[in-house]
Amino acid sequence: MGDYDPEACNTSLQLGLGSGGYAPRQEMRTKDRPLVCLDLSFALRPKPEKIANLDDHMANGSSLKTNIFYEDEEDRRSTDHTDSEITNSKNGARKKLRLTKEQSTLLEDSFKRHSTLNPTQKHALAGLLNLKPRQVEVWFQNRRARTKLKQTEVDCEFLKKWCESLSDENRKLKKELQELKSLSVNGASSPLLTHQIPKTTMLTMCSSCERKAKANDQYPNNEAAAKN
DNA sequence: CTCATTAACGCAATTACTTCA
DNA sequence: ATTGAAGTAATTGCGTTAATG
Repeated sequence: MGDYDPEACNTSLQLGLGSGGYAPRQEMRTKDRPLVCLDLSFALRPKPEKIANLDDHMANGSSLKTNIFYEDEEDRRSTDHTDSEITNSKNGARKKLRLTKEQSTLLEDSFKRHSTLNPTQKHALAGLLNLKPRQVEVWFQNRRARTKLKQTEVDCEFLKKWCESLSDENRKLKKELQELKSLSVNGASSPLLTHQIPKTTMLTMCSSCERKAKANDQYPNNEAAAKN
């Protein structure tokens, strides 16, 4: 911290042409990997029509690389803010960046297409937004967490309703059972019995079970043998 | 081949800052 | 002007995976 960070002052998005396809993660570890670089300077606050093409560029990740070929733990853990941050640092208190509407929109747009970023996409997006790659990474992490939380809430609501309907069904079935029991006590041969049993409580069987049941009706003594 | 080490990453939990009612 | 709640950027710690020696 406190050291000069060239990335923090980076005002252009530099795209490099690397050999071979994109290999996530592991390729980034080869810190001294030589790559042919092609610098493409973007405006700090690109106009929307330029932003719209970001994904086309990022989609071609196979031949597209930023000029930052590695991202070590120091880069990941530190947050040297760019000019987009609030600069009211007092006694080392943590500062909190507020993303502009444009930044948020682009991040959201990118998230809709892919909820995780490969390093190429991350750096490209960071360059475009004038943010640090780490900040983009953090944003995506938090965004995934928010999505997950929302989904959990939706799932929870669904399960709640399901549970309620099952409880309701269970209550009905218990009530029916109670009625059937009371009827059988009063005389099982009562015609009411068959009439009062709702269709839903009638047993339905698959064809194989039905055959077995019929066989048992015909040859009750075979039941034990059938089990073996 | 196996093992230890390392780097990079994702996630959960948490902190801390900002905004707004 | 103050305050508490909500939203969210940032941090921390841990687990996983793959490369490397």
